[in-house]
Amino acid sequence: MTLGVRVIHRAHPMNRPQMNLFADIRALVLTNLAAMVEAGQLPDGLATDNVTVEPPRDAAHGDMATNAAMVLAKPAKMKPRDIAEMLSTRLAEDERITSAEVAGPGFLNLRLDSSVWHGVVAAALRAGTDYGRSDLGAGKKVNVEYVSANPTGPLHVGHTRGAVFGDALASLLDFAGHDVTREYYINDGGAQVDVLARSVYLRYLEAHGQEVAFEDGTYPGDYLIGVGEALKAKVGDAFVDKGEQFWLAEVREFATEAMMDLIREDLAALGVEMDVFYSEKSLYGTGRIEAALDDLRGKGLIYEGVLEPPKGKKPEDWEPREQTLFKSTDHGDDVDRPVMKSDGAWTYFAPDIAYHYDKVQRGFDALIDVFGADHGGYVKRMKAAVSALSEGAVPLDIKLTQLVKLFKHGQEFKMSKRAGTFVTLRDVVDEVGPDVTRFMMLTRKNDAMFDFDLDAALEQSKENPVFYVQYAHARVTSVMRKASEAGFDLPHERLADADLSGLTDPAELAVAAKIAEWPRLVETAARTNEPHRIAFYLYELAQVFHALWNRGNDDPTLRFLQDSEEASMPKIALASACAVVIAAGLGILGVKPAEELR
RNA sequence: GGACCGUUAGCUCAGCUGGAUAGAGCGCUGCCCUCCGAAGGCAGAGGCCAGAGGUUCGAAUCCUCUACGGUCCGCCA
Repeated sequence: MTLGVRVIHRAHPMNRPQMNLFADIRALVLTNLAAMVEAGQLPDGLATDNVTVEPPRDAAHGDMATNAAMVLAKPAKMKPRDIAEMLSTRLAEDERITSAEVAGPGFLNLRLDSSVWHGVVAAALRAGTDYGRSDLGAGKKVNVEYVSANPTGPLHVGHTRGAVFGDALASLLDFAGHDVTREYYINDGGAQVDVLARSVYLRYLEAHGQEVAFEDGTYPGDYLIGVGEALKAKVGDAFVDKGEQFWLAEVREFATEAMMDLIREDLAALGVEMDVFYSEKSLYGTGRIEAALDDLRGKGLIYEGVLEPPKGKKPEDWEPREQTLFKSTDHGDDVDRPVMKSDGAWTYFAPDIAYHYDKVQRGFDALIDVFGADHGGYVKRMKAAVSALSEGAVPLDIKLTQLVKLFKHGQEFKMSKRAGTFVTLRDVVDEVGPDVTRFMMLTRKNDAMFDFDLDAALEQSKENPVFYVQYAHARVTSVMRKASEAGFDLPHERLADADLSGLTDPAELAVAAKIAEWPRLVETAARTNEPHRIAFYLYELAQVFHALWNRGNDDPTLRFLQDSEEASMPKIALASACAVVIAAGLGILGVKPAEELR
């Protein structure tokens, strides 16, 4: 920003920036409740946490509704409608509120002066794509771990959903004021990377002209052919016909690196960028697993014991064995979990504990793990571990992403890891592009199964939510282009300061009201860790926008572009504010807003 | 045997952590372009929120049980 005297606009009193209208009105309600206590109309010491101010489901109920009277009735030992009446006369005195009616069991329905909506539009334009940013997470460091696929091959569709979900969640939390770290845990310490190494070794022999057979327990996928050749280029024939002890460690290293390069490329194709790649291997032989377990041991949570066999399962090869166990039942788990096998090696759970111990020690205030649904069985033990390690101070939320089924031409794409054929992230992105992939993946709750129809995702119609939202944005761009061609000069700053009193039609105010919901929606989405809410909101915003647009067909005064610059200004301000919110929302989802559609 | 997730219109899905007459898209019926992109919009029909109990002023939402579908259950990651 340049130095100098800034012109301070003496804004219209109603045009002051309102970053969250619902929060403002809720504050107003609380103030008046306090005044009622002061005046002896309400008893002192009532909890107001549950008082909400929200958009009513039915537009006929006004612009906002508060449940204050109903929430307070019981503790105040008063009738809800009596409280509502008193509150209503007070609220009606505020200049922003044109009416406050008691309705139903004790709701208070508020109607707002249209200048309030004008203020919302101005605020959105002033803040630009920062409109709706929240300080909800101010001062909170959050770690979001997602994807974390084994480095044994390219990412497949299931990973794609986790990648999109985790990435959008991270952006959402960032938008809500958190200090976010995006993290990927590389499972490079277990037996599966040995399998990878052996598989690459076979491809390596193949590159040397040998006939090889891929037995069970090896990865037969084509994607390792190049790695085998690369290995040959690097070491020549040094490993040919040698025992594992000569090559396993080196090939494992080489192959893991190659797979991580592959995965990083896959993520880049989707537009996902991690802050941290954390290696499981780095936990071994460095005392870090031991340190984490010592911490638990110090809390009396590690013991030697024998687990009961799981009931209902055939205990054919079950033998009672003494193992080192973590007393996870003390922290909400159903059974205690082994951290060391009977042969003295760590279970997979041990490095997981150490990894989360490390996250806790890095000072995060909250942890989020995004797992595939097939890892649902580990939720309780991981939560137990973090609870124990942090002594309950660091919450761990684990979001499971359900299965994705891909359809094309009405047929399901099947995947089979055994045969080495599976639908990869790359297949999907190549087919429909990263933007469509990302948006579509967020049109379902994370814990609901998702049938992804690739044909529908490319369709240019209302059926396709990506298109529908992009279309709204493109229409605004089109208006701006036309305005510019007409010689109008309407930058956001000018629009924000414009007299918006010309916006009076219900269709126009509906768009403004939707825009007013944005900051509130961001907060609920962030609080619940549910980025899909953003996608659904954008669809709704596009909906009211398209409705207004079409009203312009019948009623020329509702068109965005009017004859004069002055007359166009409030209309275009509204359209621009709408575009700003769409751009901000798409930004969170990692989707580029479209300037035009073809 | 147990744990976790799901079950809402004919189909695909939302439902803002307990609020009013439960919403959207597709499909179905009827309308709207001499007009900023109709790639859109408006209106209508369509529901025992899987079922049964419970909690309270109030339940699709919270608790218990049941049914169906999915994922998983010590020495595999």
